[in-house]
Amino acid sequence: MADVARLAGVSSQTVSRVSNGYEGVTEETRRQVLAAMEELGYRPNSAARALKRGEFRTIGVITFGLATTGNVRTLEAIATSAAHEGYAVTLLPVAVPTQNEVRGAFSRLGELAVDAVIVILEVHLLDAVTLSLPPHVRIVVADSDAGDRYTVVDTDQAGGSRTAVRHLLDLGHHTVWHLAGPEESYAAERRAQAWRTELTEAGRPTPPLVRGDWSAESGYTAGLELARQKECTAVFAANDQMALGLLRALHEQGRKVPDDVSVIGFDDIAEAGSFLPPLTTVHQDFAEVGRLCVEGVLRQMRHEDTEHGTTLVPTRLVVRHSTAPPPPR
Amino acid sequence: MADVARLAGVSSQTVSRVSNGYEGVTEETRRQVLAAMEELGYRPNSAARALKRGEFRTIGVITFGLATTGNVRTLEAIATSAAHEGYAVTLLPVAVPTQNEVRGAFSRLGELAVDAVIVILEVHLLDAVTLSLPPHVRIVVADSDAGDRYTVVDTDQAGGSRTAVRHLLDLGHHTVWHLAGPEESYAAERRAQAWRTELTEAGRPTPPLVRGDWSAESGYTAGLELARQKECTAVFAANDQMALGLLRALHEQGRKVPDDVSVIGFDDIAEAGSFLPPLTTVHQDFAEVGRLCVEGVLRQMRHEDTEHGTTLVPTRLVVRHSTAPPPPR
DNA sequence: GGCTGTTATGTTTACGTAAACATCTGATGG
DNA sequence: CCATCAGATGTTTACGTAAACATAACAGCC
Repeated sequence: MADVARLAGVSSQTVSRVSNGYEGVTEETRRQVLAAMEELGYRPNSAARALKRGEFRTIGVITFGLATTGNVRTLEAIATSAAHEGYAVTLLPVAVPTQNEVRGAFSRLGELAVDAVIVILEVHLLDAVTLSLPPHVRIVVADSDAGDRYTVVDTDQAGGSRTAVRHLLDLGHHTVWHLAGPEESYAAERRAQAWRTELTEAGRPTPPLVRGDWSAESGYTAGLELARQKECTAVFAANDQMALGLLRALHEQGRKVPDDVSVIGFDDIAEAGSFLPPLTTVHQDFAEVGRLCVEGVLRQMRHEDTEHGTTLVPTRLVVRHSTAPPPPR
Repeated sequence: MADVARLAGVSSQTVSRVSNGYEGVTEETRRQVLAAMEELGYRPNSAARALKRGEFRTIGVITFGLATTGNVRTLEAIATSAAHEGYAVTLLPVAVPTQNEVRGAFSRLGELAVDAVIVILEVHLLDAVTLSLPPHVRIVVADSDAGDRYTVVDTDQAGGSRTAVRHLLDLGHHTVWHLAGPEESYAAERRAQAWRTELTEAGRPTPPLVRGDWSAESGYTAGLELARQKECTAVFAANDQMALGLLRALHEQGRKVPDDVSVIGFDDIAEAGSFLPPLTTVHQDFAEVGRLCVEGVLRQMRHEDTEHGTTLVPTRLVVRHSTAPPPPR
């Protein structure tokens, strides 16, 4: 900066002013400074800036792996929104989703060049961790509950699930089976609970719940079991990957979709329209979730809003060809 | 830091020594300092550290979206490897893959708190951009060519493709059709070229090339066309998503896989084993690519190696149930 | 016992920037 | 024609850390 100042024949403070787009600089001076910057290839040093300003203009994202579509899509939206606001995004992968690992990530966080954190993680993992957080770091949690302790942004899991179940009931199915995600997952639990509620309110029996682990493979295993239940004509899978495995199992067992069994998924991943048959599913607006997460941390950083609470992003039913009325009995 | 020093009754320099695990500190003193840190909730300020040390311990990753499995898996591996080496990863998403956008990302890079950059991007987008790079920033390019200008880590596209084609020829198919990725993609071009080479070397005719854009939807469209070619008994799709669309199109047109037509993919995404039928495909070791990228930038930063060059990560053929001998004529 | 060398700790300084304050220039108005 | 003021620019300083250098304490040796 001093070199630039010397070359432009001004003080370093003026260089700083130009570099930050400050107003009180003559057009003439500005031009000279910019020319000097160009000639010397000057780049502001972000470490010094961060030190001086007390902020890094960076948001950290803590997440357990990038294996699930939802996390990735949300992350992508966060990165885009953050870039739009002039913030960078730093990734903090947690290898194994245990409390210890999460605690580790959080304590590293203290030393990390980050102004705020977005956590895409089941919140029960956060329970014992909060205390070790540096107090100035703002947090928004995606995909979780605990709106009382944190600012939470989430897809409307319940609404989406109930829409899915209602869609199948409206087609004439007597009841709907559920292929749930893993117990540890809050999203999975919410979807299962909403499925149960919707059936109960409609006065329908609740079949035993079948569990998977989000993977297509687990959907296949569960599907082999479901195919044996002859009275099962409709299945609500808690995500599209498991629905894919389910479709394969049903096909192998000679149960036609949607003629014999209707299948509905959740997420609306890019490939869902290319399944055999194209999958009816609940569309999640991950981009909106990501955007709201960024908005949330920024608002907290500007102290506009210190109140916690949960924001729900609505879902949308996408009807393709994997659902149909039940076969005549 | 001064507060900690005061409380522990030492100088701030000693606090710094403890904080950095320096050796020449009495066990007694160290304990006191650690206790003081704990009591005051001291966290080292990473901006000041970066300013002093002249490095950020952060690697930037420039990528065009997180839509493709390959990018995501590579990114994940990069993040994990980097964390393992004590480095953080900052994401620099490029919204639209034009040279201007990429140039923008690179110039922002100069101001970004980043010691090195890994570019997961078609390199032809980099052509006009290099000059604007701050000279001290180290670069590794994944998924590209240009080993002469950069250090490149890539999957062995050619080897994988030739294995795929040979597998189909070995099964007895007279020739193999190719469903290619978009022209702009270097990986797509390499795969197409290897397909052509392998056929030529085997003395087989080269059917016209069919193009998609990596998406399942484009695979479906292309599949409808391929289904019309009655002499087509084997297709090598340049990625698994397109293979998925292709499977759907063939199914809809009454062409059985693998009895009438064999299909092979590329990538081995997690869901490939759950397609109908389970997809034979070329497995890419994204984790290894990510690891080598990190290793590459770190080596450059330690000045152990200033030479450019390309490292190829081998692939592996995963045979499932979408390939079989051709039907009797 | 004084000299040398080693180890533990303290003091000074600089990293690059921008806020706060100081100064200078020229214009306006009485 | 000078006082006043606004706008442009310069000077000083501090952000938190760690390298470089300085000092103190103490052991070993002739």
